[in-house]
Amino acid sequence: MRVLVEGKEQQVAEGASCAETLKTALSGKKFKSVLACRIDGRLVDLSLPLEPGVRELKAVDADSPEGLDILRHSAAHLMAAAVKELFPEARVAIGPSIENGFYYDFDYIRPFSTEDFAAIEERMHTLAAGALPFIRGDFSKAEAVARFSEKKETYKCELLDNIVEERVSLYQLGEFVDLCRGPHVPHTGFLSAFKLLSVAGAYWRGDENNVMLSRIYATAFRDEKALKDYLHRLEEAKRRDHRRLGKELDFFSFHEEVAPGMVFWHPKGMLVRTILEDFWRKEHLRRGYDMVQGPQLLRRDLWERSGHYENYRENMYFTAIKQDDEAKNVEMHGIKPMNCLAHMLIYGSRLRSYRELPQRYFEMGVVHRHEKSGVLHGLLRVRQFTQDDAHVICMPEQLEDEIIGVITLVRDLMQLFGFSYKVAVATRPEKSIGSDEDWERATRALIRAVERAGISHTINEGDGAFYGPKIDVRLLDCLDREWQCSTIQCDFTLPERFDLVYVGADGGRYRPVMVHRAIMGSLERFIGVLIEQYAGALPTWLHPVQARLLNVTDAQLPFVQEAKKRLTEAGFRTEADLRNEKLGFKVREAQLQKIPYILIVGDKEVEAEGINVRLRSGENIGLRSLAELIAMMHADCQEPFKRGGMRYNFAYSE
RNA sequence: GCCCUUGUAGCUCAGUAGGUAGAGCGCAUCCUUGGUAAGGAUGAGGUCAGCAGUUCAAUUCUGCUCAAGGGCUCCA
Repeated sequence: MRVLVEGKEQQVAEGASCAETLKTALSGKKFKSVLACRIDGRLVDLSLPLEPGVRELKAVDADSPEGLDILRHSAAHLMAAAVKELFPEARVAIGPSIENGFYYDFDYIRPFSTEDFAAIEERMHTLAAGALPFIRGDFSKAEAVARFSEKKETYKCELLDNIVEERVSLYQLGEFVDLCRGPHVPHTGFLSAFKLLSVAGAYWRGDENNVMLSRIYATAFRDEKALKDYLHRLEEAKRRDHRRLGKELDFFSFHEEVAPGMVFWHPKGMLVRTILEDFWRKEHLRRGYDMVQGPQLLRRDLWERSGHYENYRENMYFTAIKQDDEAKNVEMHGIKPMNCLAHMLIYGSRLRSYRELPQRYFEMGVVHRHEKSGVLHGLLRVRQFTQDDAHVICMPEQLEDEIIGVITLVRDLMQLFGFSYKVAVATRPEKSIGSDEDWERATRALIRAVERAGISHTINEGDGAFYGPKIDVRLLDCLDREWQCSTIQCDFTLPERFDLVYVGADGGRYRPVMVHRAIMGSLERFIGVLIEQYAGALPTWLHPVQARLLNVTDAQLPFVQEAKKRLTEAGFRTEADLRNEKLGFKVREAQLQKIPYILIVGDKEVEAEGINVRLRSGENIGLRSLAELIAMMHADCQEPFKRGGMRYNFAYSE
């Protein structure tokens, strides 16, 4: 039969193995890195025969994403095989490949620890050196269940229960048999570069009501060099961890003993925050938002009315105030975990006309949520945070345009900072309220808005809130972990619960639609990701210290002080380092603080009435007059805003 | 909340097979006025996370508590 092998049509005998066919098509050297193949697009093992009717055969090598995936999945089997040899009592759960490696979950009398790693890795290397083949076998479900129950692999049996197909494939590696769709590398000789990384507890099937399994995280690459590069990248990522940089740059601290999960902002960090907030408030005014503010404490009955008391109580802080000497008359207030209720009340404070819609209320709202202790993480997950929160209350027919306005703002902000992010539209869940028409209109509005803004997105079917569909945007931190930032949620319940209305053109009363939205999400989290994004070297417009003047000797003191005055008057945040230290030392410190402009003044500069400019890249651009320097710094601040959408407002320039 | 790991000076970390501790950075004082990533000297700093137990003796061994880090679940 004729088969397209690696793009070339060839005569192939029926039943010939993929491996043999590819081997003749590719040079021996190239064939060595082939791990598996594709038959008509389907990923399969190399050992499989070519059945009649096959039209195309392609090699999958270790450099392709699928290849790496197969390599890691095979390594997961190898790890499980090694663990089963060392700890025969351990039962296996699941072991998939993940973004940068793989894991396998085990159930054992004790959890595994990093101290077990050396033994496991050694056994893995022994097995790998033996070039053990991965042997695929097809079985009926009943046969598979029988085999696994004989081995007391209850988790595998449970998995089989949930498989609808009648026939399943099992892979055998030495003594170890695993339920697996495959494909795998031909033998363990392909697996040489792997490393166990960490252990963690993980619930069976991710459900906290289930037993906790012991998960071993590991990674594998095609060769030692790629593995080393990856481990090196991990180290680099740790160097830009915002918690470390936050300390080094003196931006913030935490004092767990008095306020776990709450940020203490130091002067420099607070300055960054303030600049960001100033910029953001102005940007909102420019886009037709109105600023409002509600109280921090609201009486308990309000939270009961909104449903928060019932559904969100365990995450809320409460405060009690004695109204009289008898403690029986105690008034309870809830500290707000979100800002919407105040905004509802502001809208509802008087009757609104359709002419007033949409109303867009914006608030840098400080909220408190008692998150579980295990989830706190630097600035990225805290208990007190500031949302750049807004609620848009509009007529249903205005919804789409409003969403477009919001998603445009998201896009512009992401572009300003060059963030990588993921957008998902979440649709109606099974348990939900609101009419079909409402849901359809809102969901359509969300999807159309994302499309019109030219943002690629995924659809999360059934993942919306019970009160409406939403768009979620997730940012990636330096270790590629995802953090929710922007969220745009349509809400059909709150206008109902709070009986919000507007008077239409016909004099009748109508129910408006509400959109909750936060763009940065939480200022704390956003700044945390910003710090990692720039590895601390914030763009000049946002850096707390834009320029630092360094004198060479005391002789330049008056000149430096005059220059500092002029730069400050020009609107730049400027410091002078006049300490009795060597220039090299002062340059080093300024450099470590990632200060954009390091300005050096010695006798030569005083004489030339200029300043020697060093950039934080290390580049020394030579002598500049003050006027030239100021023009250069202005342009630098404007630069990121040229990408469009946002406008730079020159904080502190007046 | 659950699993693993960790907790020694302000920071980063050594160390003690059980006999109450050390380095570098930082800080203070003095010397040094030095041209682009660390000039020198001296000094101050510790209830070895907390509580209990074993012991003649615990920072070290055991147990518990608290906190942090990595995960799971949850979330902005």
